This record gives sequence, structure tokens and C-alpha cells, in this order.
Amino acid sequence: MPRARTSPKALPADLTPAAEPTPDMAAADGRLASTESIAQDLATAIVEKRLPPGTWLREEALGRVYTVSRTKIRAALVMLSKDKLIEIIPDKGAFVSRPSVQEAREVFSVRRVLEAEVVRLFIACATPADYQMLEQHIRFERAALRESTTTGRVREKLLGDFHVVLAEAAGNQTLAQLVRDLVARSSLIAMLYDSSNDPHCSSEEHADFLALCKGGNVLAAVASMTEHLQRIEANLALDTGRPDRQLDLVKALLA
Amino acid sequence: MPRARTSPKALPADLTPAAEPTPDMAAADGRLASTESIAQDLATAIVEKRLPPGTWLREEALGRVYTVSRTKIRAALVMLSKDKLIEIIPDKGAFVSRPSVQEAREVFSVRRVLEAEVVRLFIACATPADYQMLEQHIRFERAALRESTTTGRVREKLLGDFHVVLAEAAGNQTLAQLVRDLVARSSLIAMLYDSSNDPHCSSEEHADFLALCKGGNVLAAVASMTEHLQRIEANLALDTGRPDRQLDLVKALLA
DNA sequence: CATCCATTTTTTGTATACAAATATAGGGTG
DNA sequence: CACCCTATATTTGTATACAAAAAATGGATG
Repeated sequence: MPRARTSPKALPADLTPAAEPTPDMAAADGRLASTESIAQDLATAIVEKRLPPGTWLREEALGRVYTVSRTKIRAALVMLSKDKLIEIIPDKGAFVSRPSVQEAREVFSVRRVLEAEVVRLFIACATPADYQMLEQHIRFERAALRESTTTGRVREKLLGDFHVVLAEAAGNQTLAQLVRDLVARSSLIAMLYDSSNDPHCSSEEHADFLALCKGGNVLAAVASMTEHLQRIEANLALDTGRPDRQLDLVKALLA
Repeated sequence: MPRARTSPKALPADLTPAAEPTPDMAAADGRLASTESIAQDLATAIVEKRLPPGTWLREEALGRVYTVSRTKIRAALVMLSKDKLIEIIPDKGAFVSRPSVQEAREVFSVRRVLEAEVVRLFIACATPADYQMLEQHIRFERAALRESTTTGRVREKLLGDFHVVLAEAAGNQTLAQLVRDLVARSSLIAMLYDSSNDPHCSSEEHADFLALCKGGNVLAAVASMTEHLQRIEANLALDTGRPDRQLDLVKALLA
């Protein structure tokens, strides 16, 4: 069955360490997923924590999920490994990344620098529409936090997205892309090292920050963002020196 | 001929727009190149300007050069496209990137922010050995500039490498990786927009900068680096609004 | 019962086959 | 001569076949 250039679709199955991924369930419509859409879909699943760190991504299983051959899956996996969301171990397979403590610190260190610049650019170029959009986003965050129907993972996704949406509004696509990647990696870090069960971003802090932007107080807004990120990092159990116990077990089974 | 997991080798052939790449010339030793080494090798060729922007990278031709099948070449190309060194156009092929003026500005904007942080970290953690290494690097730069045997491309490579080596010495690998990628993209940008024939980095500025670092003057060193990058960007003909004429012709032939 | 080794199974790595898309060439027609 | 249409040749996109590595299985042995 060769060729068919079309659009996205399909959530990946749960695909837990040992378990087979629930087959079919995808390709509900006739379209075949493109390599990019598969990579995007897997990335979303990782960020939403449906595919936790250490999960083994078997190529054939993924192929069945997306009803494509391993060829395309492989290309998608290469992309994800470039994004550091997965790690490809030769002759072993692809595994959802397990960022080290050092990597976690580094990611947040870079985020502070990059997002400080995002703030400066955003304040300099933001339109009323941008502010409206971000305020709307914060309302979504709050609604998601109240609603019991929305799962924790979706909430966290939304909260992380604030940073991405902000970066995209700052008018530097290159910068925005880097922030996107680092925010995605931050989800993985949060999953490994977040001791408290609170979401790592607070929508209150986002609101306070946005108010400072609106007031045009660049220095205060930058400081607010920097401290926001510092708090998120501080809330992680990075000083313990290793990932939490239960997930370490998973690693032991797979690595 | 399946399987053979070994190490690098081989410069890619000249592979100019229309021309076939000179075959053989690679795999002089028996080893087969890994996907990563192929990607790395192509990246080097691009940065050293042996594969100028717009160059069409035909898969089968590359396969002959590295004596591997298209499968591996394809994986390498996906990696390079993630690094933004090439652009893969569906059903058309892979082409060495032609960064837009906007992208050029964005890359330098991000570099300023990132490398300012590199400077701060470097001064905070640099050992005497680090300083020795960088001073040695500057001597290499100067030697390369004097030697008529070293080609212009190698000189430029060395000069760009100063920023990479510095970033690697700053103790944040995540940051260093980003700088590496942006420096590589900068080579492409320089090739497209550099009007003067001078190398875009000057080894004198590198030396002055390093002296400031050694003196522990963080603010001055950061300013020096920032201004250095600003000068590089200012020397580019970005205000013309489009790539220079001759290379545009190449694009016209290939796009 | 644990341990080691041979055998089988599973999974990844790579080449190859073939389909579809695109570019190229040819040849007729206004 | 320019233009368009068709036939051919290249080149990319994807599936598949098969080799090699790794993991799992199953005895035999201490």
C-alpha cells in the first residue's frame, strides 16, 4: 500500500512498558498520518504524560496504531529524538526520555534566559489582541482547574502552553521554537521530579505576570517571569539526586 | 548487504546543483558510516560551504558517496532538517537551507541572549585550562588567517568555532547544543548575506573579549560579546531584503 | 533452587522493490 | 516560434524482506 499524502489523526494507545498498544483505535478515518503528524501526536502524548518517561516505543506496535509501516514510524522517532523527547538506544529501541537532574537544571536555566527575552519582545510588540488571547488562555486554565472532567494532564498541558503562546506572540519564531522544545522537555522533567501534586505552573502567577506586561513595566515583568520559572524549578525535587522511586523501577525493567 | 555498525569517514563530494557527486571517493576504508556520522559530515560540509545554500542533496547520489542505501541517507537528512541546515520539500527533495532575512535576524537575536549567558557562566566556572584552550584556539585562528594554504572556508569554520568552544566550556550542555546549532545556521546566513569578503568573526575581537573575561569583568565581557555579535550582524547585507543575486540564480535553477 | 548454555522468538537495522509524483523530452498544432 | 499535450525518465515516498542483535525460553546440570 504505497503513497497517500494526507493529514493527522489518532491518539496513540496507552502502550505501557510491557503491554502491547491497543491496536486499531487509530486511522478511524481513511487517511494515513504523515511523519510529522505522527511525531507531533507522539510528542503530545508524551507531554500529556500518557507516555511516561521510560516507556518503550516499539516500532511495529506504533506502526499498527497509525496503520503505517515502520519506515514512517522510524522517521518520526528520529525527529522526536532530536527534540530530546525520546532516546534511541541502538539495537534496543526508542524510549521516552528520562532527563537527568543536570539536564533538568540546564533546561530551566536556558528557559529563564530565553523567556526573559520573550517577555521583553512581547511587551515591545504585543497588540491588544495578544493580551486578549492570553487572558482568554488564563481563563481556560482556571476553568480546567475547576472542572473535574478535565484530567490533570490536560490541565498541565494548558499551563505549560501559556509559555508557548506567549513566546509565539513575541514575534521571533526561532525563539518561539526553542521555547516550545524546552517547555515540552519541562513536562518530562516535571513528571520525573515533581514531588508535590500541584501543577508546576500556577495560573495566578500567569495572571500577575500578564498584568505587569500590560502596565508596560518591562523590568518587573521580566523579573516576574524569571522568578516564576525559578519557583517551578525550586518545587522540583532535584536535590535528591535521582528520579523518584517508582519510575526508577520502570527504568530498571526497560533499560 | 545488511548490518555493519561502525564509525565515520568520508567527505561528501562536491555535489553541485546540477552535477553528479563524484562517486567512490568515500568508504576508502571498509567501514560503513553511521547515520549520525553521515549527518555530521554533511553538516560540516554545509558549514564549510562546500555545499552552498540551495544545493540539492539527491538521496541516491549521497548513498553512493557514503556507500549506504537511501534508508540511512534519509535518516541523516531528517536530522539535518531538524537542525534547519537543510529543508526537505515533499516530493522534491532536500536542499541546503536558504535562511530568510527574518530568520537571520532572529538567529542573531537569540544568539545574543544565549551567548550573553554563556559568557556569564564561563566567567563563573572557567579554569585556567579553559583559558589556555581558548587562547590556543585564537592562535589557531591567527595562524589560519596568515597561512595561504588554509582555505577561506576553514578559516571561517575556526572563527565560528570559538563561540562553540566557549559555550562548551560554560558548563551547560543544553545551552552549548543550542549555540552549536545557531552558529552552524549563522554560517549559512553569512554565506547568503555577507557582502564583504572579510570573515564575519574577527580573531582580534575574540582576543579582546577573552581578556575581559580573564579580568573577571562580567558586565564588560557580556557587552563585548553582545557587541561582537551585533557587529557581525550589522556587517551582513540584511537590509537589502533578499539573498544576493548570484545565489538567487542557483535557487531559480533548483527551486 | 539457582545457574549456565543452546535454541527460539522478538525486535531493531538496512537494503531493496515498487508506486506515485515530478521533471524532462519530444512532437504536434496554432 | 511559442504553446500545450503526451510519453519517458528521474527521483522521492513507503512498504516489505531479510540479516543481525537482543531478549526470552527451556532444559540440563551443579
